[in-house]
Amino acid sequence: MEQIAADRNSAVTDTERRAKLFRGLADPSRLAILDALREGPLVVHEIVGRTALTQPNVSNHLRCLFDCGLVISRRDGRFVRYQISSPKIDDLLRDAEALLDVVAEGIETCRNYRLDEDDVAPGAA
Amino acid sequence: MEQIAADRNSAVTDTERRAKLFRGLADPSRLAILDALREGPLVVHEIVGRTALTQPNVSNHLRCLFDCGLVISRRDGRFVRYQISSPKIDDLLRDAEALLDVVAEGIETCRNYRLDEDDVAPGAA
DNA sequence: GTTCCATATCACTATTCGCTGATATAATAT
DNA sequence: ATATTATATCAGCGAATAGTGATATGGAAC
Repeated sequence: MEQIAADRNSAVTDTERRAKLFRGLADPSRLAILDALREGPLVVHEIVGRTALTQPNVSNHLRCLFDCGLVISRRDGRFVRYQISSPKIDDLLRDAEALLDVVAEGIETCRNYRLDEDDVAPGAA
Repeated sequence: MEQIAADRNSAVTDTERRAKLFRGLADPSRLAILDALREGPLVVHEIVGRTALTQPNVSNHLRCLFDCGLVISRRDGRFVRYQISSPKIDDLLRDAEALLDVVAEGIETCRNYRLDEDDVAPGAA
């Protein structure tokens, strides 16, 4: 982005922080992982099984979620058990669902960024 | 992403829709625009003035937000007045702020995607 | 010790997204 | 009609990111 003006000191504005928080939730893989964890703590291979993502991919995203403070982890023998870090995350996800009830079709309409991989229907000229 | 398993029919899972909703909020420019609109309806050039973004950039993002159903618009003479489409958006943004109070430092830590443009300090090998 | 299982790390690549600049459209005023 | 202001559209570029595969690390069992 260009710049949000002012705040040349704190280097990171509140707006940027919030945007980055949303970015943590804006990936289908990460969101699937968080959804799985909403029902309770899980070890990595359990998450892999429930999301159909590859193991390195899950680990990569878990690292991201962990760094962001959205999940916490604890070693349990050979396993590492992850869980949601705060109930506020659940609140946020619930709010998102409520909002989605209102704007669902719109979301699919938006062509600015893609949701699936279908461009224009072939032959729809 | 790879695939979330099942749901081969609806083509678009709920998880994907939610991820896309968050994506709408995950850009600092779009978030700045929404923040400006939280205080009341504004016409485009007012948004431009408050965000220090260029006019085409603002229009592009407004189109995205509009398609997503996050804002609505009404022509007013030569102007087009935009406003937040639902109070639920404000709820969501508030929840995000509350969550950020808890995970703020973490968010800045996460290196998976960047917030500002400082990589590694040059010469920190 | 060695082997096996669980998880993490990392470089690489393809794809995607945001910004810009030029330009088109729309509405009003002169 | 022409000029002027307000907004929208679009192509192209540069940068950032998600997924993969190979591999490293950690811990338990034998």
